[in-house]
Amino acid sequence: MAGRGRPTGPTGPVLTRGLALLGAFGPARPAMTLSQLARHAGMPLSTAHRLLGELVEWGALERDDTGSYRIGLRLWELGALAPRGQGLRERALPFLEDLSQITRENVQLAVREGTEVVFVERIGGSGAVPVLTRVGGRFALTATGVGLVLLAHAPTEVQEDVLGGRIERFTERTVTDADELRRMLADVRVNGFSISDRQVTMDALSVGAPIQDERGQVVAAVSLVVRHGTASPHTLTPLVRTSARAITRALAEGYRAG
Amino acid sequence: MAGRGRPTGPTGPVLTRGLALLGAFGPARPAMTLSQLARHAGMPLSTAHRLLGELVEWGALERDDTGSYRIGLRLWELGALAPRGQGLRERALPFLEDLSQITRENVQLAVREGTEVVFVERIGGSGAVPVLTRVGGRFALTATGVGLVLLAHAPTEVQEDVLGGRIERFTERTVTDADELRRMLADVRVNGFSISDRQVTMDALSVGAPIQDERGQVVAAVSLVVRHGTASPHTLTPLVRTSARAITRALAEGYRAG
DNA sequence: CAAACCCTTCCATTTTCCGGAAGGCCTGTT
DNA sequence: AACAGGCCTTCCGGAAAATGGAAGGGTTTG
Repeated sequence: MAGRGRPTGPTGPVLTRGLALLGAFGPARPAMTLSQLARHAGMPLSTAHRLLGELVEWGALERDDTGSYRIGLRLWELGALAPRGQGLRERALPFLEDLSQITRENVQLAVREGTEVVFVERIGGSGAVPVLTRVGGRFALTATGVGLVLLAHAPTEVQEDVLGGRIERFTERTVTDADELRRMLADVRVNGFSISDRQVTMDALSVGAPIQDERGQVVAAVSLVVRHGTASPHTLTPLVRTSARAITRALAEGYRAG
Repeated sequence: MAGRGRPTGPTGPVLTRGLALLGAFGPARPAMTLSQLARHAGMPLSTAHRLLGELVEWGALERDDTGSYRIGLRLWELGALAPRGQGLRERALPFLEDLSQITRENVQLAVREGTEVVFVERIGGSGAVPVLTRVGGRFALTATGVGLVLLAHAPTEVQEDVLGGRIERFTERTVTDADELRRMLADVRVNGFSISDRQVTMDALSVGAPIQDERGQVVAAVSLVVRHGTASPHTLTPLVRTSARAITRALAEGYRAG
């Protein structure tokens, strides 16, 4: 019995380590074995084993018949309570469907988390231009239509954080100059909509508009993504703005009701 | 400085206490203040404060502008990875919509967790009979159509656990006799469908059928809920069974595809 | 302006956590 | 049939992280 009771190095808060195990899951890895989880979360097998036991006990994770761990129902139930996730999605969905029906183009709904866009819903027109994004996916704030809207209305601190850092380039037309972006963001605030012309892929153009809460704060953004050259932004802008305002109104209803 | 360094009583695993904070959230309480959370999770304010800080840091929770805590986007993203939650829901949805279109009745999709049914999707016919259930909601295994299917194919241990315990009564027709339930479950296994006739409410009848995984294990159940007296179970049964088999097939496709 | 909330921070004690090692169970190989 | 390699599970004494009353600051209420 030499292995027991030896000095242990500093580790960190347990709760954080437990969350690190949850964070190892992702679209690419929806199920993992103990060893995989321990590796991804960067902790010894025995530690991971103990913490996973607690997570399973509570229902955050489940084990399938092969012993692999996967996300449990309890976490799904909890996730459905996220106001900026499922809540927003449910309220906005009818309007997004209308917009999709009318235009036959891609419709996107997104919120900002930190310095990233998180896509909450995406409706793809059948013949519409393919887009890079996925529901639950994240993207840079500086390139997409929704991103520009959300960045334009983000706290100054966040804006400077994004503009001061490295600005990712996706195409030859991606705007990576901080001052030019600053001008674009000012335009977005003045005009009430954003345009991302071939900044993400060379065949796509997107038009975004802000969704506000009952206090006028911008909490989300909608966008239409069309093939570059097929439609003038001028015809799209009113549609997107109208949709955004309708959703804003629907959210306000929700606040009053409950 | 008398308050510091006093003996602390036994508490329990930190991770479990952190999860208890998450567990305090629910449909009835989607947002809470620090004090509310501490009360519901049964821990001192300062302890709750520290743990909540870690949860917010990681993105499991967010604070709104009033300082209240609510479920964060990160948890929504994670929840969407639950194979038995969002995964099942997405694959089954087209079939459920077909069933709903054809019958104009309530369609339900559910899985078992422990000794309860968890509803994963519910499509309500516009003029259909009102049902007690909610997506994400839980219910006894012994009363509903889906519940009877899931219980009939649950491990013996679970069945005995349920039948040996107190069996909840909802109406005068709720079956609460363990032996009668055992006979009903045997019928469900032989026939491949279940019937719950006015066992939940006096105006509803539901017909359930099992959904299997690629290995033949029953992993979920579908049901139609109709107003009692409006339709004969005999006409509903083939519809529900066909739908269940179609979903079973769709799941198998998914397994093969990856 | 005091009382009643709420939230946040502090830190000495003690509780929980830590994780290498050992052992069990498979599957595939020699 | 013995072995090697892969998983998972359990053990427990020392060490690090967790604990929670009290104190202090902020805001709303009467």
